[in-house]
Amino acid sequence: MAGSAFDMNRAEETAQSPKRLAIVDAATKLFLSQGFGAVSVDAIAAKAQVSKPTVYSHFENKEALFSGVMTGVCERAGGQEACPLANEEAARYMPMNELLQKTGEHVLGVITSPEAIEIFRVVIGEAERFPQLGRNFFEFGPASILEMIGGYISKKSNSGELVVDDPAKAAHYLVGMMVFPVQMGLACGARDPVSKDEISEIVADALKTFMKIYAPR
Amino acid sequence: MAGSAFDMNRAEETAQSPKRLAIVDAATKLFLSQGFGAVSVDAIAAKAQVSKPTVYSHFENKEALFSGVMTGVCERAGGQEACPLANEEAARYMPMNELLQKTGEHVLGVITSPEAIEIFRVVIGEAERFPQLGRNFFEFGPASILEMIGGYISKKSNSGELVVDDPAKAAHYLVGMMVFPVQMGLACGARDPVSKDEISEIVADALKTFMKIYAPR
DNA sequence: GTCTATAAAGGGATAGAC
DNA sequence: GTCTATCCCTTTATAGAC
Repeated sequence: MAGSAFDMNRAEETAQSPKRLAIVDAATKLFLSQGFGAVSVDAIAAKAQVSKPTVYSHFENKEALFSGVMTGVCERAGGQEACPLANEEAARYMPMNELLQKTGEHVLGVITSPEAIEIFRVVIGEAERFPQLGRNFFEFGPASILEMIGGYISKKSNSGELVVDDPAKAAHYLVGMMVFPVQMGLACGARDPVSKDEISEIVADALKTFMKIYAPR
Repeated sequence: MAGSAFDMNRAEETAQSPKRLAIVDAATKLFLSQGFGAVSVDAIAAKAQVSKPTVYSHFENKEALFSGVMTGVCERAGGQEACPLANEEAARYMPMNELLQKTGEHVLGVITSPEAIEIFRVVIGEAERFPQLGRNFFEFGPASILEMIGGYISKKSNSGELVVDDPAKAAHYLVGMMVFPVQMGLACGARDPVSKDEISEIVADALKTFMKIYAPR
């Protein structure tokens, strides 16, 4: 019908070709769950309900498809918008301890989510073959988190609420205390997923320790 | 010659078949540098200067070869014997700060070595397909390190040199401060290798912070 | 145990019709 | 852009001689 063709054109305008989206979607799920080598282009085409040449009409080869998919995934995975620290009003008026607690819970929640662990595994596992992907992940992930928290710590040091001579290092200590060894255990499949309650407890403990180091006395 | 046949028999007795060793050696290097999927049995046979059926006469299939190789690598990689804390005399008589510094330098040196990063990448990348490998790595790696340091901290808490209510947590804070984000940066290929001097500095800083938290006042 | 040779399957990628 | 059909190569794994 003419109607459906019209809809298709609309879809292409707003969100590119629907088949391309189906390919990207299928490739994302397969690559994240099995890595680069274990996934065939046949499998991607089948899952996207598309033929193999259609895949190759949108992406030059398997590597390009993988790179494209994973780059997008890394950039979206941070969830920076939802982080309490990203809200300027909150960052100014919420009590420091509460804001750091909420930020820690957000960060740890993102990092320990099953999706993030899948991304972590694939990126680390393929960092040799796709060096740019590893660097990209590091920038959008850990580096970005550290920068955000370091900036806040720096402000609080200037205002006298904390006594810190190296805000970047303080941020890395705080994050290090929170994520180690939980992230490692998850990535190794050596522990069960982390519950909300456990996350709150981990963050509260780390924060208490953090304050022992940096609170003015 | 009869002599060489005799040597071969000797070698088999002391260290199994030399061809098997060549296979394991070649497979180790290839798997660690390229992961499971990117390495073919042909490549392993060629590097070991052996024919493919010889590989299959020693290992049931590629998975078994990979598992065997990686398990051995993980168990040997800890280098527990060389750790200052493993020396009971040193652990008793060396001053605490010096011993923790040396232990930290050893641990961080092992963890950030190119070989360890290779192992880390491969294990994490294949943890989905080889779950036992991931758990094995975690036990022989991070868990073992934490246990060792936690035990020492516990002793020093009993003797009054430290004030610690949860030695395991204190150990994980200390190690977390040391390894994050260095290990992550290396695994992502987002930073250069760590020099001896830098390791000493990282450990010294973390230790200073650790003492701020746990030293008796 | 070790080789040469080969089977059997699956992989990435493309030609050509529509 | 999309499909059917296919090419060609590599891969894992084995048969059979020595």
